[in-house]
Amino acid sequence: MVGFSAEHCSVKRALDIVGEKWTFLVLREAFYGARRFEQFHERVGCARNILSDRLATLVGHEVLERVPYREPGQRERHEYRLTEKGRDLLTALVALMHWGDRWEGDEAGPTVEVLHRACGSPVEVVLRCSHDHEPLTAVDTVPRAGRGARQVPVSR
Amino acid sequence: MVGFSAEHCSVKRALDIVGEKWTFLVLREAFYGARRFEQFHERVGCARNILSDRLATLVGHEVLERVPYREPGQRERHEYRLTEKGRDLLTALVALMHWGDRWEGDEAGPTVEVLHRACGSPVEVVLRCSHDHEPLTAVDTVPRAGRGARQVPVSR
DNA sequence: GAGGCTGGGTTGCTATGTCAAACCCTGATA
DNA sequence: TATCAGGGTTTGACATAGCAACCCAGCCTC
Repeated sequence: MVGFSAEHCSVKRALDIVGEKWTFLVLREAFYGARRFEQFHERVGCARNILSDRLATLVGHEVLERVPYREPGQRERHEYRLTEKGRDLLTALVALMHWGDRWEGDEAGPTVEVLHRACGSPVEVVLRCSHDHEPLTAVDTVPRAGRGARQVPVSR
Repeated sequence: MVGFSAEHCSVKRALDIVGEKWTFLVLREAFYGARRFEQFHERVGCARNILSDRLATLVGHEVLERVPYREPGQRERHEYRLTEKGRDLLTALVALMHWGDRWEGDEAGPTVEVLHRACGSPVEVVLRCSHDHEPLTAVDTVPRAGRGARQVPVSR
């Protein structure tokens, strides 16, 4: 049997950026509106040095950008804002959140819901076929080596 | 201003299970068809003790199940299969994969594509409004505290 | 102009997690 | 009886995380 090496696949590349401990929680807070170091620190609850490191990594990969701002009577400071690349992670974040709600949820219900800004209805994440646009589950799908894959022999 | 504490939100709970280093790569291989310890070890590329630990954690949280099997002329062994709860993570996995493809992709193209088993078209993940089912992006959404949230004062 | 406050970090020490390689255990086969 | 393969566990060196204490620049007050 010939399978494919997924050694350096996009999942790995994505995780190299957002797969470290705390990073996803930092992003969650960014989506919820946090912008300043102290806000992230309070809400994420990780050590300051770790937060500092994670913010720098995210800025380095252009998931966040460091924007200077100045409040009246204050010196110039910086805040962290999601870039387009960062905002594009919302799909993955909500997918994870909904999985958590469904399988590890509190009886009290979800702590946060993500709503459509225009109409207030909850947002959902669906896996669907790009052809007929029908919603799918895992058993309806099959992986295939893509153009960038290297073929490798796989036992059995 | 009053915000909400997301301290123990579903994202955190989900990450407590699948947020450790290597775990998502183990799941990726499970979706691609790996079932046995050696297969995971070869394809994921992490140390054996770490793999052992991650598989045990996933089995403990019922994301994978450990199923005995016996090949002719072999002694009984165990394999790891995705449960319903595990298969339900495909949405998050594909969301992450597509993000990786889009923003960190190889010029050669994606290494793996996930297809609709029935028709062979690529699978996509979309964020959409549960009311009108229109596809959304981050700017179309807004988070709201859910029933399980605790209200906390938030500066600014 | 000395001192204090605040946001935004950095330093240093300890605790925990990761890596790689070696080792072990269990049935099946020779 | 020895050997082999799958499926792990143990060991010891190294890297990362956690926590508390500290720093530092600019602004404000006295």
